Amino acid sequence: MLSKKAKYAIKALLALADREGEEPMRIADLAREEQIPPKFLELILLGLRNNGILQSRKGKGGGYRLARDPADIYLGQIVRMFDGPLAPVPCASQTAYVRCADCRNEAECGVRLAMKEVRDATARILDGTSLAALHDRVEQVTARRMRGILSD
Amino acid sequence: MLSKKAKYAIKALLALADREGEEPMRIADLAREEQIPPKFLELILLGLRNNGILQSRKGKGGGYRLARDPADIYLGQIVRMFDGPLAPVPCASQTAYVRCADCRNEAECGVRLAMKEVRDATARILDGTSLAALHDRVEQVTARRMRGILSD
DNA sequence: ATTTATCCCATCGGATAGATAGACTAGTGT
DNA sequence: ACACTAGTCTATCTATCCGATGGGATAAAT
Repeated sequence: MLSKKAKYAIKALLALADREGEEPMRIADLAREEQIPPKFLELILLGLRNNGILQSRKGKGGGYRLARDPADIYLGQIVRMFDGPLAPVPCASQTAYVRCADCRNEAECGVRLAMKEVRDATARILDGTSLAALHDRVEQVTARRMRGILSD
Repeated sequence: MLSKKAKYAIKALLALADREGEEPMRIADLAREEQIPPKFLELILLGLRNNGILQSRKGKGGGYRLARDPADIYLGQIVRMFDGPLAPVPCASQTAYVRCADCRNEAECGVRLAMKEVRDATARILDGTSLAALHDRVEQVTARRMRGILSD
């Protein structure tokens, strides 16, 4: 399960990617636009800032903006940051391997075998999808829908 | 994250697949062999039984055995049974779709787009791997290791 | 009838997720 | 310098769920 934190984080980042180059965005506005509890979002944005994903400015005209090129921000990093390793089971994790207490010989563990496949597939997707790429895909859907409406 | 329940279930099923055709296996023995808390395992096996995966017999000589061909038991079913839908987010689930409360237009949701990919990849693996297939893979690893030891 | 083993109820501690409050700090514009 | 604005930080709270256990009811075999 993706936590709400990770989910809100991605939503917020997509919104910020949409505003690249513009004025920084305030927590309150972002919260309203994305339907996220403001105080909760605050916590999330702070986390993203402390991990170098976001930049912040205090005082009037302040708010948050992306700290780097959205093409260099990958979903894998965001998800791991809030939800920990991608692997369904610690012993199948690449970035945070932990041995199972119950497990006679790991090499012959069927659970691990299967879950390693799941973790690899997940990592391939999330570490292969940048914020920019995802944003583009959303834009394409939007554009297609707009054309659909216009031709009605 | 895979729950302990699902993990233990798969381990137990693999052990039972290894004993196909033989006498039914008792909870206590299975628990000892797979290093699972007996009472907890009891709960899990009961669940598997109530879902038609296992057969049970009470009294002396009783225990559990597979209710169907391990080639017809898929990991996807087991995981869903204990941990719910595979999708990281309810709105990306195929078998248990639920709309997100916060979500203006679902078709343009980046989170959903990305998570649908993850769910599809996961489903492809788990619904594509039967207990028999997994058991075979484990056997192959074991055989390879045995040969390694013999040739030492 | 006694033994054996599953069935099924009820419960429990601890961890975690989601969320909120409030006081503090540091910028901005005037 | 001052007041305002908006992010920073810590603390706390509640509900839910996970992992696990205990104890009695039920059914099968001898």
